[in-house]
Amino acid sequence: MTSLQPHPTDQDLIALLRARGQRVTSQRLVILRELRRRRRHATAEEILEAVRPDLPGTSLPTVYATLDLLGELGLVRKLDVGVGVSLYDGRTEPHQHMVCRACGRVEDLDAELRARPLLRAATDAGFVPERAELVVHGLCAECAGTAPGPRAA
Amino acid sequence: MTSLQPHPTDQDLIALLRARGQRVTSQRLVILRELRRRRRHATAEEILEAVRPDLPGTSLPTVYATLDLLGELGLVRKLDVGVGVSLYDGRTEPHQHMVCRACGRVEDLDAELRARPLLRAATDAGFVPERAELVVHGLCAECAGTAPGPRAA
DNA sequence: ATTGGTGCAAATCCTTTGCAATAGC
DNA sequence: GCTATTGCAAAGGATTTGCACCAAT
Repeated sequence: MTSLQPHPTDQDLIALLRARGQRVTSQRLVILRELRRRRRHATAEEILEAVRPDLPGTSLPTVYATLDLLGELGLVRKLDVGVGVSLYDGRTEPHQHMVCRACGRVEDLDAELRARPLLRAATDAGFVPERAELVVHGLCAECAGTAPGPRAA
Repeated sequence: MTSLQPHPTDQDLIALLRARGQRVTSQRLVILRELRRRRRHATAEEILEAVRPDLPGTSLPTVYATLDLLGELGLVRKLDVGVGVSLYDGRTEPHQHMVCRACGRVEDLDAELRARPLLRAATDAGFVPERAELVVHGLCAECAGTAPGPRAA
């Protein structure tokens, strides 16, 4: 079972790349830093915009390739929740997601997922599980008009 | 919380459509029957191929529109598991899915998902949950070389 | 010096949209 | 007859691919 490093450092990335005989490039370092800096998942396009100042001339294909590589290294989680874009999540603590069917917003859901029985069932079927992801579909507070806080009354 | 009808009949669909003031078309009936007939999720394209004999001249946009409508009616579940295509699942009993990262295969996972705490957490955040979906990522038996049965030794 | 990575442009693929024709009601 | 649905063609948008150049080892 691949586990994500908590808050991976540049050195972590460098070590992982060296171990695979791959090169340490500024694109890889800067994109990892950007993921670390963010508290939220982001699209490849958003990552590109964010790193543009540090990496002028960087292209979307490179961002995709890099995110894909970081995914293999366990430094980022790719999310496909049915909103038409892939999201890349640098938050490494275990957490799940909620997707609003009205506005497409994707929010973090911090609650313990008891996946043990599911993983067990997968294993029994010959499947080798690496990670379990749960998505709650529904309406976000805003779209449902149940926004908590100020206007909760 | 929207719940899926178990093995919906033509009459179920007709009633649901009438209730919404929508028309009963052969495309809608035939596509629902095809979903009922299948035991597995399928792509829009696969559904189109399957219904072609009964509905010559049917087009992909119609299949998408119909699957979308059936989804709203709770007669089919749309799955987005990151394999690049949407899958439509007519299996209405609660079940989850396993996705092989090597070959992209999507298999059913029949094990109880204890989503109560997650849904509770979502509600606490003001979110109105409608359904929870869990996906186990990993390697299928074939790709991992752990195929059970005959060659399990 | 090698060759893996990158940037650019173009291709690919799934899904949606616009609009005239058709079929439910 | 009225208008939602359909079929067709075309558009849209995310991601991938091919290839020449560049930079990490």
